[in-house]
Amino acid sequence: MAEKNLTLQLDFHSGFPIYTQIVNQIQSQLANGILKPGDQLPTVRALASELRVNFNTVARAYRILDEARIISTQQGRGTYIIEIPPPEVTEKLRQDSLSELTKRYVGEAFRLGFSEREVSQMVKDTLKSWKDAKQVKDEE
Amino acid sequence: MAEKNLTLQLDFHSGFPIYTQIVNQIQSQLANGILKPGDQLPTVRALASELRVNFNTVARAYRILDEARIISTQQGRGTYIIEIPPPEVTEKLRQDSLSELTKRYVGEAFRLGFSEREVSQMVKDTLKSWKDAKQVKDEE
DNA sequence: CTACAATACATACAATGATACAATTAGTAC
DNA sequence: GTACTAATTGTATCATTGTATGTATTGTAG
Repeated sequence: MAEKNLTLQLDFHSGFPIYTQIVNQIQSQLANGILKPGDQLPTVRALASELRVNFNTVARAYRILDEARIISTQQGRGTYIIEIPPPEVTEKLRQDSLSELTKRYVGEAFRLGFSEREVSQMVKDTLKSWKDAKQVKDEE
Repeated sequence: MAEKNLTLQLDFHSGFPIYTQIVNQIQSQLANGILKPGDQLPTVRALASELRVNFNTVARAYRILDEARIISTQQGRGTYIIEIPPPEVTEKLRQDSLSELTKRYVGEAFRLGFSEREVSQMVKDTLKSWKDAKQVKDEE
């Protein structure tokens, strides 16, 4: 499961952007079981070389897939199909997962000796600064 | 003497560099007494093996901590928590560690698609129920 | 034609990994 | 104890991988 050859077929005259074609075909191959969770995708440069396009174009496709939680790109390491492909989770499962995540966080914070007040305040501050940071670079 | 197992939790798709996560978590554990002055940290290779990362990544984290006068790295000997931690930075370390922990939590929650409101509410609820319920479970 | 947006590319950068090296320690033979 | 060798530890350097930012090209509306 080292390296998938990822035979993609690009059509340069179809009118569809290359990065879109890459995105769609990877999604398709995942849906059809050609790609499986945990599989490592070619590096942006390797795939770009094979497809005869600029590696930034591949990187753009990977970035879209990453934001869609389909793959996980890790600088300096590589790109992988995400382990737990996000299925259609129900709202209950959604809440449960947040609850679990929060319990782990609060438990860890208390284990480290922080007070309820400290935790509460830090969450508030972090949420605020996170939102501020997002507003700067978000344009969607 | 004191050989710490150093249970660190890395998140490879959090967006935060691995070496930064290592730095922050060691700071955190020192600030909260899990690590103590004089303690020997795992070798760069041992910790790297446990975390499934390259040992240079651990070395980079150690180097940063060394430059911050938090640990002492000695070629051929090992790395140790510095004997006399500057007291004026203790509280800062504590705050930094909570900040880092919180950032990881919030980042993960957002990555899973939860809103600021949901996160805020869940933290509030979790803190409340935590206080209400006596912890029956022992320390882990 | 001009203006604008989208796309693809070029370049510099940051994070991680691989490899060879230097310093120290621990044995081991004498 | 000394001298030698091997193992262990951190260090230095470069390669590999993805990221960030700017630029050129293309298509299209006005």
